[in-house]
Amino acid sequence: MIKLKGKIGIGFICSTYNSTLSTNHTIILKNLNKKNVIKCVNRNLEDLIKLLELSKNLGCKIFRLGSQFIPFASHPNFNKNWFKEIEKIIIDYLPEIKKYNIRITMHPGQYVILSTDNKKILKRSLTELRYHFWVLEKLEVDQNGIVVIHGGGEYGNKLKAMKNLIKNIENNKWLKERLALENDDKIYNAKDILELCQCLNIPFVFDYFHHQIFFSQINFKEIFKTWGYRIPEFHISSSGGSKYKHGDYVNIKDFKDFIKTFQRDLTDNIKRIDILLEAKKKELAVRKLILGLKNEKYLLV
DNA sequence: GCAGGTCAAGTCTAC
DNA sequence: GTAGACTTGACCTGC
Repeated sequence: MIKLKGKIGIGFICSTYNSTLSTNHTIILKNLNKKNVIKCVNRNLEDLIKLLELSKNLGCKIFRLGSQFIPFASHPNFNKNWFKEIEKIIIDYLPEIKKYNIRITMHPGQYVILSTDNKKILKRSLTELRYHFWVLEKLEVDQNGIVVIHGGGEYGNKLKAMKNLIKNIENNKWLKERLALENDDKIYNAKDILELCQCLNIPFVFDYFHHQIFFSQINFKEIFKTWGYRIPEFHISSSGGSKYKHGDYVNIKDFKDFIKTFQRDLTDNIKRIDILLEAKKKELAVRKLILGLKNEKYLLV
């Protein structure tokens, strides 16, 4: 049995539970102008520093940056020249951000779809992804800074949709620098996503909660292989009442069960695995999990 | 200051 | 044919 000592890094997503700190401060479309965007970016950066500080104090190793970090960055009404000014602002904050040495990743919303054969939807999705890549590049995040999306729609023919997804990624090879795919709870299960990731040679972000809802037979050794030299990122949440809803916290039992599902497939060359808690109570969920694991604290990095 | 209404986008399901 | 869920709150308006 391979020991897990110091292998698991955890983290929370986007904001604090009560949103006093958030990397998702935004505006509504009709207020889209340079002044408002710059104001939002500054606010998001200021809060990002505080969220990294909080993460560090909790012992977290990973943080998900909000997708609205630059509001409407991929919208046609967004003036591309604004990026120059935003870049300057990011550079000002950069030394402080890098100081924490916390892995930063991103997860664009449900409207980013690469399985489509609709040119307009594809174009919009690629623009949105390009913006996410731009942010991570400007934050000087290394290749562990992935951008994870779901498989998208199936349009009544899943095989055709999967082929579309492969074609659209192969036609835009720049995506392979950071793009990762995640299993969902209704359309693309872990087996589907593993096949896609193997075919495309991109990482597979395994979501334990979705896997419980939409189960399929998978081999974790193969999932780890898709990560190559990168640190794997996995997601966990517990049920929050109804079937698909994320809970406030992550149950200790769910966390331990998750570890058990992949523990025997770990190899010595995997030095760390990051697990993002997709729990509504964010940092409180992290704290509760750490407390719950205190007798097995050796698990966490 | 606060409560309630509204908010870019796509897909799928239920009615 | 269309409203609502999904997600995930956060912003804005009107009082």
